[in-house]
This record gives sequence, structure tokens and C-alpha cells, in this order.
Amino acid sequence: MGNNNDRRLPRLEDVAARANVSHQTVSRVINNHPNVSASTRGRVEAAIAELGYRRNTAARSLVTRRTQTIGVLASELGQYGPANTLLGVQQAAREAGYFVSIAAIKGAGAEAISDAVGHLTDQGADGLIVIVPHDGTLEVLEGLNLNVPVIVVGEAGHGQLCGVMLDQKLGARLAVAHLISLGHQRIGHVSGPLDWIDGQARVDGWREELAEAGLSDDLLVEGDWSAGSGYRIGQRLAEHRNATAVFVSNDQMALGLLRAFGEKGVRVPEDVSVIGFDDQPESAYFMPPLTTVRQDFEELGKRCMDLMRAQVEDGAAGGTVVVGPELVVRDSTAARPRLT
Amino acid sequence: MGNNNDRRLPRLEDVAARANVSHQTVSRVINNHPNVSASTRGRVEAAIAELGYRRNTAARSLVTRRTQTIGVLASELGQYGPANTLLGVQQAAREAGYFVSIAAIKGAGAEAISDAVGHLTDQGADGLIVIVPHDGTLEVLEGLNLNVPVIVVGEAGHGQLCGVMLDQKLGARLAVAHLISLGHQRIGHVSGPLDWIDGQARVDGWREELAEAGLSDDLLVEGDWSAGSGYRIGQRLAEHRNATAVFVSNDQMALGLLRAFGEKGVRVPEDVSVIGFDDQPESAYFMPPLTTVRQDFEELGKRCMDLMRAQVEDGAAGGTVVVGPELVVRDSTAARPRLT
DNA sequence: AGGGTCTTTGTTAGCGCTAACAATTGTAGG
DNA sequence: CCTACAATTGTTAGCGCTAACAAAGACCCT
Repeated sequence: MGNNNDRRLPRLEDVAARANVSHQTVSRVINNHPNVSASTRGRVEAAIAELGYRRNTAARSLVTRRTQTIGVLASELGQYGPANTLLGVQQAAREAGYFVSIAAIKGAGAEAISDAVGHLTDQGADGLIVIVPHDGTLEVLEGLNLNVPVIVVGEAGHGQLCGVMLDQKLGARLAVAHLISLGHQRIGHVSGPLDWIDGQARVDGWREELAEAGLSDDLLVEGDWSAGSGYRIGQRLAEHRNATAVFVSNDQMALGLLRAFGEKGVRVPEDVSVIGFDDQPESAYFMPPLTTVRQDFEELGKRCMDLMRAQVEDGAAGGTVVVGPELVVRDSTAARPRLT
Repeated sequence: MGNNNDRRLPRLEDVAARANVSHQTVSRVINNHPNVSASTRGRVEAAIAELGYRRNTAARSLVTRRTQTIGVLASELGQYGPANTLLGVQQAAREAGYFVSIAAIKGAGAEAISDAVGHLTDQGADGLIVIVPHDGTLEVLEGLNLNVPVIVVGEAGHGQLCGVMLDQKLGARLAVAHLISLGHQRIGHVSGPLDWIDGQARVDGWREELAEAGLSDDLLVEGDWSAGSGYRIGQRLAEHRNATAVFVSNDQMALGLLRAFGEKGVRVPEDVSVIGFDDQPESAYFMPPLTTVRQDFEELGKRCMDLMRAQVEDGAAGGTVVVGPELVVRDSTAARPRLT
């Protein structure tokens, strides 16, 4: 099929010569300009196919001042949530004819963020999507004074910056409401780090739902998202036994908690109900299968691209998009035990 | 700091005017050409700093025919291994001054691969790194007749294509040797899909090690990498009980297996030893903590970039790089039970 | 038929950069 | 003092594309 034109790739000029038109007409065809006659368009398209012509993006970018590239700045790409958000972004981007360039960082230091942003703007990214779930990211970005649209995942928009977020607080409330509906009254919370946006939002949701039900919110322990921290916290909780239900801020910590409970002879859900957050694919196979709150990260990524296109292509203003969570009930939650 | 030049970003010409030199001299400075006097270089660098000049990559690419962009084609980015490989690639790329553009696909259909490759080459990628752990990927890539260097992760190089891989077979042998050293003689294997490169390689390693020890290799079941398949297979294994040890091809399936065993009253490691593959961060917190084979994916990614640079910058020929695995012993393996 | 409008196509310039070559300077040797 | 050669700097062209404008037809109306 593909003919091996020896040296250079074909240019507009080559296509034009073959179709007996000017290069500008070819340009019109590939850019879908309206004023091209059907017959001309046909000839040009044939020539494009025959030569295997592909537009040179560098040349195009030079004159349009658009690179059709979206820069994604991400930390914690090894984690389920960020990785899947990236996936959603990438898919939507490709469908819309955009390229996705990534810059990964560890942690969320101001310097690391600004380096990565510099890297992406050096490439001429038309817009930035930031998947850095740490508190303070927004401030660093604001200080950078960027002149391309920026969309921050997981945080509400603010000033120039747009936000696309899952409704973490609502998710937490769904989880707690589920436990309350099962009759639990002493409901603890193993949170993520409180300097993470998501960590704090879930604490807030837990508090609010408890407050509305007139229940106490004094059982809060801060973890670090890892299964290990969940395990250590679980060991302590198993000794005190002052809650009949625990809302854990992610599935991984819940995994650690389950293991600690198992070792200490605390049965789940007979003695204590446990509910997680995220719904990773593995969570259905924990012991017992974990009740949790599902987050649709791919959808989140797609919404990011929608918002980005609105800004890049139509110059729309910023805003905040919120995606809803969903409760997934499995076997780690049950009615409050009689003997509290 | 940054002055807000109203409309356009500064160009070479602007820097040149400020430093009282020609734009070409500025170009020489930013490209580290030798024949620039120290004083001129100083003035130019000062002007660059004052104006906040950044080179326009599109213009540069247009003339050099290099984009400084590496395209990464990846499937299964939600999985631990591929995600971390990408991370390693990205880090090494950025350090070397390259951009990383990604194209994610689902599955490994020929059409999906060729679409994604087209997307990346449309962007003018200087080289491609392919993280698609399915069998047949190599053939599809070969058929595409690409004119940029291609590095395939997880597979041995072949013809034009380079390979960077973890030594899966060795990893499998380490796992099986560990079980044999504990006295096990009936060692089963829950494999990944056999049309995945890694899945097949681990089966081969398992077979070879057993063969050398004169043990039977008739206990093979094929899974699909998911915790769910591990669970279903575990239920069956728990009923037959014809092995005292099981080598599972990844940690997620091992998780499912553990749950099935737990439900059926099969104790791990007292009744059956279980060993996984990958060493995901969670594996230390399974019940019991999982003995497994560690793979250094970030290292893998870095090696990819090393190889890529050698090809892009020095026109080196292809080759195959192999990274070694490491056995991590935890609590899911123990000596063979007396009563077999 | 002639003047207006609309549609289709062509011509020209320039995006910002680097490569190739030209010009200028400095320096040493005859 | 003038040539030979190297080191440094400047000038010109062009990478492949799109925007803006110009030109040429096609068509309708009076």
C-alpha cells in the first residue's frame, strides 16, 4: 500500500501538483473549508490518498499559533484515580483531534509544579489539565500567571482557573447515610491526609451527614492513603472497639483495615461495618467484598476535555463541573450488631 | 519578574535587538554553538533572561525536522505495571529535554494500534515507545513500516524494532525455585492470558524450573489477570486440593485466590503456599502478606529512553535490554505441609 | 447586454527558526 | 605592510503551512 517516497514526505505542493490545483486549495480541502467544489475536493482527496499525504503539524502550528496539544500535569500516576482520569482525558482528546503531552511529578512542591508547567508551555500546549490532588496546587498555578486555559481536576474553579471535580462530599455523605440507614450510631472515619483536597472533602461530608443525624463526629483518624496506614490504624481500632462502623477514605486503606481486623478477630461485617471510597476493580474481591463509593474517573477526564475545548476553541469563560458519585453496596456493611 | 509584553511572545529578533547582535547569534547561544565570544554570550543570556524568551518549538521543528517528542503508545494504563513504566519513561525523557506524547488504546487490535501510531506520527514524534503487553503487537508494528525508531516494552527486539524487557522467565523461575526450596513438589500455576507476552513467558519459566527439578507441570490454569478470575480459579483449586503451592502470574489474581481460599477454609500458608508476581504496593497488606516477584517498572522506562536517545541522536542500531526481577518473601509461602 | 453578487480558485506574504554561506575582524608570518 | 587563516558575527533563504487578498467565473436581475 504505502509507497516509499524516498526522501521527504509529500507536502501540500506535491498533492496540489497531482490534483492540478494550487496548494491553497489543498489546504482548504484538509481544513474543510466550505468553498470548494465537489469535483475539486474529490480530485484532491484522491491525490492525498495516493501520496499518503499527512499534514506537517509544526508548519501548521507555526502559522496558526495553535499546537493542538493539551498538556497534562499529573502526580501520583501510579494510583488508580489519576491514571484513569488521564485515560479519559486522552481518549476524549484524541477523538477531538488533540495531542496529549504529559509531565509527571512526584509530590506537589511549588518548584516541581512550575518546572513541569514550564516544560508543557515550552512545547506550546494550547491548554493545561492539572491532576495534582494536593492542597495548594491551585495557589501555585495562580502564581504562575499563565496565558493558556488551565483546568484543575478535583478542585473548584477559582478566578481564571477552571475546575472539574467529583462531588467528594456527596460521596462521603452517601457512605455515611448508608451506614446510618443500617442502624449504626458510632461511625468512625479513617481519612486521607488532610492536606489533600479529596481527603478534607470526605471528612467534611462525613461530619455533615453525622451532624444532620445528630450523631457524634469524634472518631476521626488520619491515614496516608496507603494500605499500610489502614493496617496500622485498623490494629488500633480493633483494640478500642468504640465504633460499629468505619467509613474509610479510600479502598486501599480499607484493605489494610480489613486485614488488621481479620488478624485481631474482629469480624466484618458482623462486628464492624467497613465502607471504602473509589471502587477500584479489586475491591469486589477483598475479604469480604467491599461496600464503597464509586467514582467515574474516565467520565471526569472527558468532562475536562469538553471544558478545555470550550475554552480553547470558543474562548468560553471558566467554570466548575461536578460529576456525581455512586454507592456500591457489597458485603462489608451490615446492620448494627445488637450488643453495642 | 516576567514582564507582560502585551501581544506576542518575544522572538529571537527581540532578544537580538536587545543584545545588539543578529538573531543568528542568539540562535547560536541557545544551541550552544562553540564560536561565540564570552562577552557576547553573556549579553545575549542577559537579554534572554530579561525578556523571558523561550524558543518556539514549532518553528524549530519545522526546520530541523525533529520535534523532540517521544510518542508513547500504551494499553492497560490503569494497571500498575504499564502506568509505572510510563512514569519512568516520562521522567527520563524530561531530563533529556524530550516531550512525551501519549496515545492510549484499549486491547491490542491491529486497527487500534495502527490508529494510535498514526496519531503519534502525525504529531511528528521522533520515536515511539510501545507499552502494549499483548502477543502480536510486534507483528502489527512491523507491518506499519515506520520510519522512526520504535522500542517495544516487554518483548525481545526483532529486526528494526528494539526491545526492553523484564526477565519474566527468570522471575517465574525464582518464584518456583523458592517453592521447591520449601519442599513443595506439587506446584500449580495460575497463568495470565496465554496471548499476553508476559503470561506466556511466566508459564515457560514455571515449566522449565519444574522440569529441572523433575517435577510435574500438569497443574496449569489460565486466568485473565483480574482478581475476579483469581477468585473463581481459587474456588476450584480449593475443592481439588491437588497442589501444596500455587504460583500466580500476578498479584491481583493472587488476591482473588486468597479470598477464595479463605472462604473455603484453606489456610495460607499452612495448607497451601501462594506466590504472586509484580509486587504492587498493596501486596504487602494482603491476608496474608504476599510473597511475590518484584519488577522495577520505572527502571524499565528509563532504559527505554536510554535506548531511544542512542537511536535518535546517534543513529545506533536496535537491540534488546533486559532488566532483572527480584524475589520478595513475605508470609504467603511456607514449608510444605507434612500431610500431603 | 451590462452591472451586481456570489462562488470558486490562485497569488503573495510571513509565522520563527536554523543552515549555509558571506562578511568582518583579529592575528601571525613573510 | 600585506597576505593567509582562523575566529566571530551577519545576511539570506527556506522549512510547510495558513491568512488575506486578488482574480476569475457563474449566475441573476433589470
